[in-house]
Amino acid sequence: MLLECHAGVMPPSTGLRARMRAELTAEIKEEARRQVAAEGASSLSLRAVTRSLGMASSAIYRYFPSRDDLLTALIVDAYDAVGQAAEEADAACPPDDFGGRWCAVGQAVRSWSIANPHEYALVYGSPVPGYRAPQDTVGPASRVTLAMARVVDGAARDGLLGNPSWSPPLPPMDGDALGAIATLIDLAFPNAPAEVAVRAVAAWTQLFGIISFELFGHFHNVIDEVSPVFDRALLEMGRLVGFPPPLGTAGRIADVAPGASSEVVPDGEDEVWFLV
Amino acid sequence: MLLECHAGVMPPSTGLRARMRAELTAEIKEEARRQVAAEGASSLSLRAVTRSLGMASSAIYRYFPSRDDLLTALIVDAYDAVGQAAEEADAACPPDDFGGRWCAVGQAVRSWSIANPHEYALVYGSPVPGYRAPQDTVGPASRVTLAMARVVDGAARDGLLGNPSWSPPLPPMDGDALGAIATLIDLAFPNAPAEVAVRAVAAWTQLFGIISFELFGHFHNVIDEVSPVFDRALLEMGRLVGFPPPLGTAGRIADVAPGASSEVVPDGEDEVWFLV
DNA sequence: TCCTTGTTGTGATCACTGCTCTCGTTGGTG
DNA sequence: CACCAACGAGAGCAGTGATCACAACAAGGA
Repeated sequence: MLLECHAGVMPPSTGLRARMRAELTAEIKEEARRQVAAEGASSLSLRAVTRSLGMASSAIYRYFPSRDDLLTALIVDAYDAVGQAAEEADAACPPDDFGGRWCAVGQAVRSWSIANPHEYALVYGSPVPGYRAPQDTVGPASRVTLAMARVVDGAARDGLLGNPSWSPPLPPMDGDALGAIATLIDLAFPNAPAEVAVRAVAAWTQLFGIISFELFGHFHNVIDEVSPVFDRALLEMGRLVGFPPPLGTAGRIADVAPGASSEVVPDGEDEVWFLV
Repeated sequence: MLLECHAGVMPPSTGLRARMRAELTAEIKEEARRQVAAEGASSLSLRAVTRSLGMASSAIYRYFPSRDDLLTALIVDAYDAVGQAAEEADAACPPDDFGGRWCAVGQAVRSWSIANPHEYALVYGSPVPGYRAPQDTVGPASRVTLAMARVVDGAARDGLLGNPSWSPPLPPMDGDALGAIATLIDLAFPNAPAEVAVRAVAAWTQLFGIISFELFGHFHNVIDEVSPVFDRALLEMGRLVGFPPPLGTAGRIADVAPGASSEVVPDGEDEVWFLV
């Protein structure tokens, strides 16, 4: 199988040939990424890549056995990039500021997506290669999800989550629902109750839903500046999951003037949420 | 501009030729839709369409001046289909059961999406034709959004919404945020306060976020049965928007057993939410 | 050192695509 | 009837992904 050539079963020796191969593979991916960033995945052309690198059009098949394999490599890199952005944003927060970590991860994902819209579309838009994600994408794909899950599960482990006391009751989940998310809880939320895991999934998919709407033009001529809407949605969803309010950079008490707002004055709740 | 040919500037007479033209246009779209449903939009081939219809490959350009125009026509049809599904589900509910209407619309959208995954991807995945949606798609695209907005705005008009009394305070939205959604409120939520409009956007994008994750394989090997998760997320988001609980088909009182659940027992709230 | 082996780059080639052009044919209209 | 615009068919162009045989060459063992 030719795929093994670039998938790790390389000759163990670090000879001249192996180094040249690694270098050219990187150059091909770099040029392909440039084309995807410029024109989108659907107009990525292997021949154009080889032209830019000054090689014969058939030579590229020594490195990537098909166009889909090259795209898969780009997908893996994109997953890794967004995962790294999320992890770094998380690591920059105080570990016990779970609300702040949630917002930081969400905003890091959105920032990366806006900076790399075509790579976002490659990964979270319609799957371009034959509808079936290769196995080697699941690891990098899990990275960003696990970054979020660590925040939720950490808060749950510390007893800061659970059903928010202000929330009216939903019925307990039945057996079907519990079974449906059993492996999810096993993999990502071992310390969280099932209801929290479902809210986390809702919040997480909400994040990608609003980013997709923004990047794919569904807000065109309707919401011109998405940032404040996104920030507030991120806070609302974090609150739904049950996070304590984020500390914020300055830790300032919110300048809430309930009378001037259209919000209903809360009944005897002293916990105050405010924008970061 | 050739686009006028199929865009309405047809000879006013309803002669034999015009009827043939309309018939063939419909046949082309039907065959193209069949191909998209089978293989996805990226592998839609004009020549394959013409082959299936037994015509010369060049003849199709008399009806659609380019591949993108054919795809745009399919996009318009898909928008109309999902919009119609949402409207019909809404119309089947009692007009004052806003919680039930919200859930019905959401489930209708998901059902249509699962039944037509490639058409969903065509519309809500990465935009395939050159990143810029033609103007004639915005009308059909608004249809499903307005169906949802009517539910939210109707509930707000009847005074059933607003900030839920159980919700801890978020600060009022500042000028930037209010300006960002001014046109949105104008177009879709004239009777709703800004905070409700933002929650509606969050809930709406959450719906498409979870559907996209399901259809595009991001739940693969993590959540095998999405239905119960989706149903519960729909309820949670409807509650976040502020809808009263859905009446349900039987109107039965929920068989809630708080002790057996991992939910925290609510403090003195008598309103009960339950699954439809 | 030589010789075998496996990897690499090249050009030709195939099947296919979107799209354009020309050239007869035909339906609708004056 | 005569004219014209719309139509269908076919050839052709430029471009694509992919395969093949062939030549050049590095790597490693005898």
